[in-house]
Amino acid sequence: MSKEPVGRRARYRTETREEAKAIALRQLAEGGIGAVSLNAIGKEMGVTGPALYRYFASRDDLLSGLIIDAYSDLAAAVELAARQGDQGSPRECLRVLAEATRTWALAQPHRYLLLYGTPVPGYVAPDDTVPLARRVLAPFLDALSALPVAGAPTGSRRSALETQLTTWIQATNPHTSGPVLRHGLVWWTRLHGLISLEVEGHFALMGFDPALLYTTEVDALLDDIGAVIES
Amino acid sequence: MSKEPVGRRARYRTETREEAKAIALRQLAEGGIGAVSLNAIGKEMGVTGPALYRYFASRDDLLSGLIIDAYSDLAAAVELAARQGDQGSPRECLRVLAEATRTWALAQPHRYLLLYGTPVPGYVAPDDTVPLARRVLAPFLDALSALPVAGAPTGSRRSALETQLTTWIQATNPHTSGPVLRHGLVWWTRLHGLISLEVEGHFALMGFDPALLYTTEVDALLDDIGAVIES
DNA sequence: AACTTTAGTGATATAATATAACAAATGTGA
DNA sequence: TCACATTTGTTATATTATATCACTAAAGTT
Repeated sequence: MSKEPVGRRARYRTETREEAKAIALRQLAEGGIGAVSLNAIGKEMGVTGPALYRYFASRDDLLSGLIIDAYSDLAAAVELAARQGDQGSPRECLRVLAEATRTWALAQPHRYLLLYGTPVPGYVAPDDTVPLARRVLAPFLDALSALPVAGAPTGSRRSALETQLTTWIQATNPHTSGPVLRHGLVWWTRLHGLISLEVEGHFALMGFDPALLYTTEVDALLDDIGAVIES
Repeated sequence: MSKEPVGRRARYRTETREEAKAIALRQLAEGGIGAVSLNAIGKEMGVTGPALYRYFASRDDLLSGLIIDAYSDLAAAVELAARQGDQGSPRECLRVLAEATRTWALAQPHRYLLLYGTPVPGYVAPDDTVPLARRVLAPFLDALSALPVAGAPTGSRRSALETQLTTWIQATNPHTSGPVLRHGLVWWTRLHGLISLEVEGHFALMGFDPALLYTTEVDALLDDIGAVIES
């Protein structure tokens, strides 16, 4: 049929890379990041351990692949939620975004922790992850932009922070305002606090429904925006 | 002098345990949790690796020791801050508590992550840690109890959550009210969200002062309490 | 002085990352 | 088709880790 721009060899190459990453993902889900082992992956693929070093420069390289995939996957999930939530009001959209984030994290806790948990010792994230991290946050910023949050910030600290954010964002993304970015930051940190503690099991044996705490905090976040408009 | 209730041997035993933990703590600070190695500790102590298995049943046992110590240390730091902040108003005390928590975490990031970060694969926390985790939160609950936050909760979700917390807390600590516990939870999750992201380096290259974001969020937390009183 | 407990050693099993040397399969040009 | 180069795999090896075991030496006890 059509002449393939990428040779068969290159395709096999990416295929085995994907297969290895899929197994690594299962190991991650079953035993945490420490259970991800090139040797074990090789054994499962019917191949010796060192053979995989043709496909991954090191174990960290493999982890980088997992991280990039997880970022892309989470970003896709959030973007999908944004498209679905766009039907309703911006506030409703934010609710949907927050829910989608928690749902994704609970469905695959280890992957969430791979992104936002304790960094792997000695591991340095490649530069590719920066735009991906931005992609996850972007739908939140878009929804916040659709709200009248830009008006008169209250509190000197709040405005000082927004000034810092404004001067920084102008270099990379001038179409995002400081106040919106500040709200995005707050959403990120609060949701992450809730999700990470839940995913790590710190809410276990505490006799309350984490989902209820989550939605209550989302309410509070939406209230915060409301308070700003009123002032 | 006085006959020692605990024999000299037992003292030596705890001493070497402490020495090993001290080295482990340094390894933790230098290279993260993966750098903590019984063999390396033994080498540094002038002893072979297996010798340390007389003092620690396993590597996880050593980590448990580190975790318990870290909890105690953090609890002590928070309690000290509470004693100092008790001079001022409860609101000022909460500010001091929040500041002390962040300061402690930034001074020893790896220890904070040891407590609240990604759980070590295969590691299960011993039961000793539950009361210690409570001890860290207790000063916050005390300061919140001194505020008039118990009055009429607004929002159905909020009150439903407080009902859950009330019925749960009555079994273990009946002198803490549901509303206070809810506020304590919120303080915990929000501060943890900020501290963990900062400690993990997610705020790097983002052109703002994390301390400013932190204090701004503390302001918001105090405002939340105010909003409840007004209603 | 005899006995028991404790603390250390070296040897060993197992498994991990990673490199190097070498062999085989695969694809490409003349 | 055949020679060559590339890619992919192997085995062997270095290094390091956790952990167990058998054995020895030391310290404390009766």
